[in-house]
Amino acid sequence: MYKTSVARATTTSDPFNAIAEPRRRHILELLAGEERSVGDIATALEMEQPSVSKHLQVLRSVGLVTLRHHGRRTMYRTNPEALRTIHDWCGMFSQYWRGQLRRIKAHAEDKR
Amino acid sequence: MYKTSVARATTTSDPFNAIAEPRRRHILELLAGEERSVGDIATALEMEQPSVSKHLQVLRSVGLVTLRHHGRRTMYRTNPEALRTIHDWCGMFSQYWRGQLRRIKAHAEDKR
DNA sequence: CTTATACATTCCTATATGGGAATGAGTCAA
DNA sequence: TTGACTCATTCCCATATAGGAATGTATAAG
Repeated sequence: MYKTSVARATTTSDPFNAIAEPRRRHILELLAGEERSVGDIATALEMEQPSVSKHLQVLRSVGLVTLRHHGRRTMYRTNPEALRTIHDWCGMFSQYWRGQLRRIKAHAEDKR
Repeated sequence: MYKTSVARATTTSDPFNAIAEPRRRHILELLAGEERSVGDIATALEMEQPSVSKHLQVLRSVGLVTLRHHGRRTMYRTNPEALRTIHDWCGMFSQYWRGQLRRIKAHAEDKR
């Protein structure tokens, strides 16, 4: 007999989770600095349109992309500011990897 | 009638997915610059030991942490170098957010 | 008004996986 | 050897979610 479990936490409201999906990273890469329509993205990445729309919704819900309606088309662009959250978080560790590089370098020089 | 689906791709072999889980980020934060045992982590973060072990396995599988056996204990430490992958990926967009800041600043100055 | 275009949304299925509980495995002390 | 510790692993369940198919909705064109 097993008791109830809680399963994993809801995460689609967190940029870290949003970029965990490779497809979504591809979309962001494609959109980097260039506004594009949904159909454009689908064609460029060889994905089904509904799939693209759904990924864009996830990205939008965490603020990673913004949209603009233009006639029948919906133009998306990245909101790179939202990526700073993640960039800065990783940056927390940069002091350590820099320290590591120093140690590696020092070690290499000791051997000479 | 619905055809077979493929579900989401396996991701636990990708640092982006590894840090998508809040608990795993907490572990990494705790380990930042400080080696710790599994029990230590569990106590500090108020998690069950098996849960910590499993998260550590995920982090280890993508190279985000390394371990060292010391008697009965297993000491873990971060491998911050692995975070550079993510940091660099976000960095791809930094030119855009810097551009955005310039635009915002310019716009603010125009209004004065 | 009718039709085509461009997206968004919904329904369904299959899969990945986090947590809980129990158990296995290795190490140290007496 | 026995028992206590420290982790890792396994089994199970419940949930989140990606993809496929079909459908809904809004806009533009004829």
